[in-house]
Amino acid sequence: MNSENVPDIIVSRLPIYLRALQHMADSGIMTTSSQELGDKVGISAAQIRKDLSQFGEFGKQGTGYNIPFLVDHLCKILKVDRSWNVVVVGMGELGRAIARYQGFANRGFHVQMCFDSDPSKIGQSVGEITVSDIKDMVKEIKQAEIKVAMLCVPASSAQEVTNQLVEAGVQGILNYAPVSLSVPGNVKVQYIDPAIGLQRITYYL
Amino acid sequence: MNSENVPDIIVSRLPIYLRALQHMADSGIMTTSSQELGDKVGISAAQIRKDLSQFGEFGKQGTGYNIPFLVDHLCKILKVDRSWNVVVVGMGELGRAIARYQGFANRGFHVQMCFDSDPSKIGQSVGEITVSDIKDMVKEIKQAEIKVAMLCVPASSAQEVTNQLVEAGVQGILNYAPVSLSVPGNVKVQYIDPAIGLQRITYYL
DNA sequence: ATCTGTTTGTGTATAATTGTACAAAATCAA
DNA sequence: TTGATTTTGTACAATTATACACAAACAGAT
Repeated sequence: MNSENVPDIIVSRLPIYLRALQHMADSGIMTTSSQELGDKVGISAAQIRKDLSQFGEFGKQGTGYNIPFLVDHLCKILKVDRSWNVVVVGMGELGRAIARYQGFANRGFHVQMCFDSDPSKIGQSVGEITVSDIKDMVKEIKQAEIKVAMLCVPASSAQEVTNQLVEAGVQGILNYAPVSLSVPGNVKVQYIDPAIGLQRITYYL
Repeated sequence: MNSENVPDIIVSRLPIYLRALQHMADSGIMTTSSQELGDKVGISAAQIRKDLSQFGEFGKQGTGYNIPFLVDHLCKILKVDRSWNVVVVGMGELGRAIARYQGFANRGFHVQMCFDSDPSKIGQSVGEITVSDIKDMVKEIKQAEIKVAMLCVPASSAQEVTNQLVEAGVQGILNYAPVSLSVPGNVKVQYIDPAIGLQRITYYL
């Protein structure tokens, strides 16, 4: 598995392949081809073959790919062959929905802690978790050695909270706050801003 | 404004510029440079200049860009110089949070209708809106001439609902369901799957 | 055993994207 | 007015990503 220095754009497609393959596996399909998978995800067959070939030879000529085998390898490559504990910061409407979202468990993630600064929210229950005071966040994240956070605070405090997360040792942030974050090079940020998604759509209308 | 056939990748960056510029405008800053904006959003100055030059000459040598002027033009380019009515389909935890999200109003979007198929949810209030029966969806969307939808239904029904949205004349879909959608060429889909965001992070850990 | 059809992995060609560098335009200070 | 400084817009170069095409491998039928 020669996975050194694979371009971001290839890595960003792997979870899409994985998701489609897991759907197929759930329907009991055992085998697929780059053509079939490509049709499902809207990516050319050649692209998929070349992407996968970055990490090894997973297919067989004439037959295609064994789905459970490929799912297994993609999980390893994406490091979701284990469960990651994550924290959610910011218990507004969106943060609470994210914290209770059922779609994480079977895809490698487990919401372990939630934080907010609002005294009226601290101590409340969100799903099975009790909301903690953000004052204790750095300490608790360090102690639990959590590496991934979802950021659902308002834009105005997002950078400040990000700095604390980095201080606590967090290396990946899924950012729902509508603002670009500044982080050290060893920290990875993914952005989810619904309004930006919509604006990317309206351009074409 | 020679905006014919601008690459997707450039269009996808414009909302990021717009968001940062609006933040600056809110803090009362009137002028910026490609360098300063680039530092804020983590994109090179040359890239920003080249992106903007696709649509006209908005800057002035020696001075940079007038922020309100540029915000105005970007809003026009992205067609958010008006307000778009949107629908939310699927009133689960996530759908309800999205429907009530306060961050749309000042960025060009207004949630107008919500739909679900669950009888226990139909008729309920979500924010200021009453949840409608998905059976009436095609008719109501057609009537109101709504072009943009946010899809928050389970993966298992996402394609079926998508087909109905397309039939109703929807041309843009922000898809929160964890599945790739198949749509005609004139319909634009943007994907928001939190688990995929996280998997793009864990690869690097 | 041979033939037919399928599908991978990859070398090569093409296309798209980003980076570099600089002339031209503008500001500002003296 | 002049000269120093800033910053844009863009030509050109370098890099990166995608598409094409095909030999090699395999399965299945006869």
